[in-house]
Amino acid sequence: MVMKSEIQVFREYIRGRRLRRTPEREQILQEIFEIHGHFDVDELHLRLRDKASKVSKASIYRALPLFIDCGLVREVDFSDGHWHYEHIYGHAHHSHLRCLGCGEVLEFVEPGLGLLEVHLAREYGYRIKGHQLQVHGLCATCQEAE
Amino acid sequence: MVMKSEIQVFREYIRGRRLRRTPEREQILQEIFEIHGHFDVDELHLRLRDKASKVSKASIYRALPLFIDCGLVREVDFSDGHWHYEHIYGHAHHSHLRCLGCGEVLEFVEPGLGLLEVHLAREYGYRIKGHQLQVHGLCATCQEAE
DNA sequence: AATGCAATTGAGAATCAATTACAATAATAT
DNA sequence: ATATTATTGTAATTGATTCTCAATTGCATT
Repeated sequence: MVMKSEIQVFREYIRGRRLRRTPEREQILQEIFEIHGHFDVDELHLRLRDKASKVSKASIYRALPLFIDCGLVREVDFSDGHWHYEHIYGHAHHSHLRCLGCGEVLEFVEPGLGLLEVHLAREYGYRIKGHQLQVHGLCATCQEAE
Repeated sequence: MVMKSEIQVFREYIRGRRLRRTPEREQILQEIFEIHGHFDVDELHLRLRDKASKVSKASIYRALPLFIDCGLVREVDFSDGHWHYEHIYGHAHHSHLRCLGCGEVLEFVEPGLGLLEVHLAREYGYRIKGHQLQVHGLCATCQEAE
């Protein structure tokens, strides 16, 4: 079975909620899925600018919660004062290892967390929606530079 | 062997860096250790107000990085637009399970993460400083209310 | 105890990401 | 086609955090 494209997922979401399909939203979504890795609003806005798209930042801010709500995008916390995002559709859920010195971000998969979610659900009666794990430290280079 | 009090830890930190011991910083620190659970800057400021302390928000913002730096306090991310904190001295490192509906926050300990840190250090050559794990979902009550 | 230096403070201004009001536009249903 | 109403861009606003600056104060040294 072939996976639905992210645009398809989004259109179904839109239709199911009496929202409207607009070129702006689809441009934003498409751009997000062309970005390899993480991004923030500014970056995304600039990339769209470069492609002659006139989408405003406000529209980006307004579209992101929709993408998040339909499971295409995820907020990522790098503890640097503003939000970062990444597309997650079709990706294994992963965590981030970030260097406090240079800001490098590595991704890794920790399979044990799925089981943890099951345990938590059982123990506390929660319906788990997801999790975020960030590990931070110093990369080899930044250790030397100390 | 008796554990040093948080004030002692802080004083040593201060002395070691040629910083100054001030009543404001110690009031803030004391208040933080009287708070059971998480807090944000506003809350902390109000609590100090109530005790006739005139510490300003600016000083709180300036003191928090010091407490974090000497391992007494930790930032907690609830993804709600501003920072939360908690004191951690003498506490087992724990993670948070947060209800997206009512905001309830439960704490739990996941021992597997210590091992994970060791693996990451070995695999990527990082010196790990710490991690943050948040799990989110709906508590039993909020599931019904849906 | 008095002095000098530099760290620290409070108040308010500045910054910056994110949200919102508003008038114009455009997507869907009829 | 038309009416309805969601969505847009612009600019103003909000709210958390940081910064500036003059006044204060901790601490080392007389």
